[in-house]
Amino acid sequence: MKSPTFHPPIRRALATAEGTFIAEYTARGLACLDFPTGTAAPADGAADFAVPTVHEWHTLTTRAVHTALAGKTPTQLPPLDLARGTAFQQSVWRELQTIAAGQTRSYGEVAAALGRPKASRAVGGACGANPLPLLIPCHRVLAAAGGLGGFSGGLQWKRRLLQAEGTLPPARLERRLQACERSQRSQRVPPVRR
DNA sequence: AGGCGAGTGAGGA
DNA sequence: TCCTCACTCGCCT
Repeated sequence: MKSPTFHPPIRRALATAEGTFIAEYTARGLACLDFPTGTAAPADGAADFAVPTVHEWHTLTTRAVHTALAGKTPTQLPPLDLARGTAFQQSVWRELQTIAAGQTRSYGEVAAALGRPKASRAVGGACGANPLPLLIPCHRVLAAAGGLGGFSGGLQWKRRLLQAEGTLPPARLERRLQACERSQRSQRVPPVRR
């Protein structure tokens, strides 16, 4: 079902204290939410006003993002366009939305909840494909071994979001994360492993 | 206790 | 069909 046959997605900037997010809307609803990148945000701002619905959706999205950044669960969301995901990914994303703020689960637990106890890695893949971080709380999924796992928007975002929710990142996790970040930084060019 | 490797499920080229 | 991946678990050192 990849035949939009509609206008190209409408991109709009979403300013927060943490930076400017980019929200992308299709005829179905909010389809994508990008973290602030630091680089110039290529959001178009004028043409979209031709679609009043998008304006309403964007208002809801803006409110939801601010709520999420404050560590709370948004009470109201715009319609979400997740049609671009596969069936498995969508089931993962739906499962993620059931995780309350302040709670965390492991990739394995999410996989088990879907009836695929061994699909933890696949869950990670689905999280990585999550087009709506923050609203679909993939940051609440941690590795079972006591790690943070990964985060498409950058691990610093994952940590920040978890802290905002009061989800204690145990000292051990914190140390692990820092070591991880350090090694990632020093290993710009990863050696041939495996 | 920590490191390493194999197994595993799904998506993309 | 093969390769990659935001994982896990168990064995080895």
